[in-house]
Amino acid sequence: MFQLDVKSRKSIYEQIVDNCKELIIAGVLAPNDKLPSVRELSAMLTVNPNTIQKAYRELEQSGWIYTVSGLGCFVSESRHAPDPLQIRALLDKIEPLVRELLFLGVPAESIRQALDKMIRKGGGSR
Amino acid sequence: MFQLDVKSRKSIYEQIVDNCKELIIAGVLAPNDKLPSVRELSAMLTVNPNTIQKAYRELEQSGWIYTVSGLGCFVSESRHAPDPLQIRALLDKIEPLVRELLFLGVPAESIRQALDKMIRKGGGSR
Amino acid sequence: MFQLDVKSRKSIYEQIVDNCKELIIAGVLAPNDKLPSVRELSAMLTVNPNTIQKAYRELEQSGWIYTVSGLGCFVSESRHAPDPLQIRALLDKIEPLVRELLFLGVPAESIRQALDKMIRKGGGSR
Amino acid sequence: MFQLDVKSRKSIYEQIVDNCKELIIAGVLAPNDKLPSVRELSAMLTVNPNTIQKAYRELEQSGWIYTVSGLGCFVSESRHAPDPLQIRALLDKIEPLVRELLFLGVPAESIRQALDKMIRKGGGSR
DNA sequence: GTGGTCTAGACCACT
DNA sequence: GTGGTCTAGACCACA
Repeated sequence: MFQLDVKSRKSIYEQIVDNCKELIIAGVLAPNDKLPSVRELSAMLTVNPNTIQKAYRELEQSGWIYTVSGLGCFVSESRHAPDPLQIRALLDKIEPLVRELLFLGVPAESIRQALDKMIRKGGGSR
Repeated sequence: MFQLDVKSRKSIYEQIVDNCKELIIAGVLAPNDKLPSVRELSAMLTVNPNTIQKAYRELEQSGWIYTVSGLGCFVSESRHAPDPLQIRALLDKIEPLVRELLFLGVPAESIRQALDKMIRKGGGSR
Repeated sequence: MFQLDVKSRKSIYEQIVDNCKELIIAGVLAPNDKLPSVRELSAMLTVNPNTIQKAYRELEQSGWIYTVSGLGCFVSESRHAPDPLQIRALLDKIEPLVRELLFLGVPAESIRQALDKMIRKGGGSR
Repeated sequence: MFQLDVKSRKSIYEQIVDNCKELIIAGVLAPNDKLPSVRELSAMLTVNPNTIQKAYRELEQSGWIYTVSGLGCFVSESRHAPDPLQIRALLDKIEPLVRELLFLGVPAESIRQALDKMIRKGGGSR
């Protein structure tokens, strides 16, 4: 369920954050599902509980999960009004990557196809 | 020409690296153009020369620029054979961002249009 | 274990890089073994930590070691698919040296024997 | 005749040194042949005369050429008693490269063949 | 504790 | 003038 790669340049807590996001996006974790407790996950991944805490805190701050003290962490409802700022931020991250692809000499058509595939694939999982 | 954001989470040298890449991609810096000298850029950005060096070294190691000791750093010729590994890496960075867009509820068609615009825009600069 | 030669024309960080490579090649440092921490090695060699960092970073970028922030640097698994470019580069370094030997008047047979000995000796350590 | 690569990590003067050695080794420049004058070569390569001077000085110090003031630089007689120290030094440079080849997983037999080819090729040119 | 980044300031080799 | 290396010492994020 969770996969960590110690050799990655990403820090552990960041990998956990991204991992959770992916699980939520993929629908593996549905809204109001309970996440593993800090202790559980800490044991599962043989990772310091502080690290898990930090990941959960970040997820909560960015609105992916909510915490009910004494009960645990739960996946937030997916919002139906997409936040334009968030969308803008994501597109701004994508743009330089696309430009780099073009610069590397990848034909525009190939890029379009690759991106289309992503859009279709991701869309089906929900 | 170069813009640093102190508040950014990106380290300074990384911002310089990305900045240079973008200038090269945008064609502002053409192959064999000379980059500002370490000391010049250091003064321009009021950043320590070591930090600039680190950025330039990284750019050199990843093949964006070459350096002639005693003369300066210069933009590399753009390679004609796109590296499949590099392309893969870029696409792998884009994918989670696209999926997050979908998750936020952005319609597939809107995403497709936004990406298409990027592809067309970037294509003109070369 | 680590030996520096201040008189050498090689820079300190480069000596450290080469030293590490040799320890890895000789099998003294096995895959996933931990290297001395930056500060440790810095103290051992009475060399500035920055210099050690630079060496470690270079080793990481060329794939000899990987680094887990907060834990330390570790020897990479040896890759099983030898990189043809890397091999070519090594042979290209050897060639002029061999030619110089021939030019000095060393008989071809002596050279062959000397090189054979190296090949056999090195082969045993793995 | 002389080929410089500004993009190389080698310094210009070092490239000239190596270039001369190669020409001498290959027999293109025979003993007592005159080298181009500093000014000539400087013009040929569009390189600062100081740089040429430095290269010639180095070649003279290591015994490859000799200078007759007022006349120019000439290729030394090849010595028939190979200097054991020089040979040792060359072999010591080759050894780590061979070990790295082995470490990369190149079969001993392949290495032996590649080296043999060098020995035979170099031997014929004299 | 670990690695990573940054500054200030020095010295060297090369062009 | 250029890049390259090195020191001394600081601060940060992560585990």
